[in-house]
Amino acid sequence: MNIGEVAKTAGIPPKTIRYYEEIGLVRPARDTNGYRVFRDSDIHKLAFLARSRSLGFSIEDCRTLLALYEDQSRASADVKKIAQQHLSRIEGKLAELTSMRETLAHLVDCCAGDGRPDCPILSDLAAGAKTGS
Amino acid sequence: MNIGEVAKTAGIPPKTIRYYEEIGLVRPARDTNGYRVFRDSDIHKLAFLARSRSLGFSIEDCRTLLALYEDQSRASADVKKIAQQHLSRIEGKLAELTSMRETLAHLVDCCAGDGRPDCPILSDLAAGAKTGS
DNA sequence: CCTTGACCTTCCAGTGACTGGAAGGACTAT
DNA sequence: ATAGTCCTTCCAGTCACTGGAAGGTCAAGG
Repeated sequence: MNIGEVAKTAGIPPKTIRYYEEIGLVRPARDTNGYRVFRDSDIHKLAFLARSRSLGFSIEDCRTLLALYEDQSRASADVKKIAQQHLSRIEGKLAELTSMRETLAHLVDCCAGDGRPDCPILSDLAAGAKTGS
Repeated sequence: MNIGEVAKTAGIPPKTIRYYEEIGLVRPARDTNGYRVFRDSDIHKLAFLARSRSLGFSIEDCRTLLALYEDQSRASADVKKIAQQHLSRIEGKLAELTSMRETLAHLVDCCAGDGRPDCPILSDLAAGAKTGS
């Protein structure tokens, strides 16, 4: 399979696939004309990467997960640890974003949004985090 | 005030303050020795930026908000619009992260996390998004 | 007066994970 | 032969910093 078809199959843009090759996540063979040739195992890897990335794992996490996936003598504890750490990061981000949303929703709610210059949003930004929630 | 003291006051690293100057967010004066000299208005601006950034506004949003803040004839509607758009982006991210968390929490829960190689997390990543929630 | 150390300056490079575009070769269909 | 689509490589840009090198400045102590 050529890169274009793989891109459609795996749901990853050709550019991204080339980038994954550049950083050593996949190693497709080459045809005599220089075109990349993707075998089933490559396509499988790319699907694995697509799914991992969609769950928010970093590229380095993906690299490790892929290595564990291919290591028949892995310990599931190693996989679980990575997933748990990632889950913690996500929960941290969620907490941060939730706090932002609360503050912003409150501010947006308080703002008349008309032609007058008075604006509680700007007042908050200028005053600091006094009326946070 | 020199940059170091300003950094402590505004809670922004000196490097970041220099970067803000480079992209035109602040324009501190200069002493004869070449050192930046920050006046109250500069420090006020930096505090405004720190607060805006902490609410997740992009630098370009911050630039616009700062301009509105300094424009006495602004319409609060313009400010509100930016805040609302930002709120929408945050809600989008929250939805995405919440979905990731659900999937990951489920997978982590299903994984024994012991010395055996069998791992539902890897199975999910390899199989695609079948057992999402 | 000299040194030490903390501060300041500029400039360059790297981060993460792509993404866009240019320049040029290869393949397919007409 | 030609048009159009695919492929290749390489370089640059994104966002908001952050780290580090090389060197100037300042205040305190000997």
